[in-house]
Amino acid sequence: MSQAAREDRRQELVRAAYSQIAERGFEGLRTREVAAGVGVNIATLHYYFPTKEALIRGVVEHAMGRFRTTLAPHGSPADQLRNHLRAVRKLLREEPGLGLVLGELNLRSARDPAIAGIMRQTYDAWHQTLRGLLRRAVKEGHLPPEIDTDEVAALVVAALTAMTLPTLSSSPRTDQALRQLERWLGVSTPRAKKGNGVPPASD
Amino acid sequence: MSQAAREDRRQELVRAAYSQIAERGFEGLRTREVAAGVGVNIATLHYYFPTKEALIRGVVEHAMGRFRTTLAPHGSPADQLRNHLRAVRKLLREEPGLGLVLGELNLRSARDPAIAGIMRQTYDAWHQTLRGLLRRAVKEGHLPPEIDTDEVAALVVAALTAMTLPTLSSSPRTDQALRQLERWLGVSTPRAKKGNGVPPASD
DNA sequence: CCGATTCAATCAAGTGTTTAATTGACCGCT
DNA sequence: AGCGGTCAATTAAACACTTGATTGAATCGG
Repeated sequence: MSQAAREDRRQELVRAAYSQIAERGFEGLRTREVAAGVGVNIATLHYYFPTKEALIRGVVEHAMGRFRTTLAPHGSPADQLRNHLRAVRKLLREEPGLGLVLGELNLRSARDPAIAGIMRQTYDAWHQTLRGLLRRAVKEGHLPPEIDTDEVAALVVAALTAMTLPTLSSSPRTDQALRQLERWLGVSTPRAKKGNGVPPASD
Repeated sequence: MSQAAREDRRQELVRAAYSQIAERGFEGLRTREVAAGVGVNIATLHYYFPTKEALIRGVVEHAMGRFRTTLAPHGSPADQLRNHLRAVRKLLREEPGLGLVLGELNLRSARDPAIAGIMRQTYDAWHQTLRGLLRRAVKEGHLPPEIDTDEVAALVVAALTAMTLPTLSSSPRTDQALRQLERWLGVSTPRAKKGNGVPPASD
């Protein structure tokens, strides 16, 4: 049990640090506050995480893990695409702190190779999963074979990532952007459909 | 001259602070370093900017001003759209620090109403300019009339904003995403064209 | 000489991290 | 059962250093 209890406490500390970052940003992350949030002494925190950096690495993994549920392998590729878009949107709306933490991590990755590695890895996996879905959608005839699945996947990742930024996520515009994306991908719910995109070769 | 010299010095300090944020983030912005970067004493900085916050506000305006050149009112709406997409991309590639600073400001806006106001205002103006361009493109028959210009504008803003994040901007994927956007908008350079997107009403 | 600028020195309030000590459960030994 | 010993877990107290901000004297152009 000591092993499990140890892991529990680590989780407690990580979650407290996560909340701190969501509330006050990296700028405002104080080890003392994290310890106080769990109700332990500051030295206890350093007993589990030798440095502040180690604690942050714990937060990175925790935050990334929150996205594991957004890709459910049910239904057709088109269904999976639509469900993924909506699951991410829902997750970010229900847990606004997640977007903030992700944004902070994203920025820090410019200066911290360790975090950059984790982020890069996560984004790569995401991109490839999307590309796989798109390819299968093409194979099933749901998307025209001329599209570059790599580029479309990149656009989807970019649009969803932009949702994590506070200025955009708090505005109804993000929903609009994703709705438009659904239309161009041909996965929007029929009754909500309005225009389907650009006709091929208009000039 | 005293008036102009005074403004010069303020600019020097703001630019130094801007560089600091780009290099070390908000987290690592130190007034001493800013002063040292210009070669003046810390008290001199406080003479021009009473508080650190005042200095940051200066940085916000400076950063936002960098985007004023990306919307040139020449050519057809389609030309302007294409040129805008490419100008933003070019600006962010040539000046990587700008993306970082923008990202930092974006995050800070979640906690700082003053910055949030400026950002919101800037994004709104941007969105509306894009929507205007799209509407004129529709009027000229370059885009089909069924598209929701508001939603497309939102998607463009989201995609370009995502470019400011380090993890994405450093990857060739961002270029891919924007290329795909150009195709769907029907403004991509002909010889670079590959697939044009989703045919209308594929089901 | 005078007001605008600049500076060295200093301050109070934190900052992450470490140290030395305490607690209590668990162990083999008598 | 009683006893010392070990060990993980926790703590109060400080350490060494940094931070934004202030001050009073010095400097310089007009």
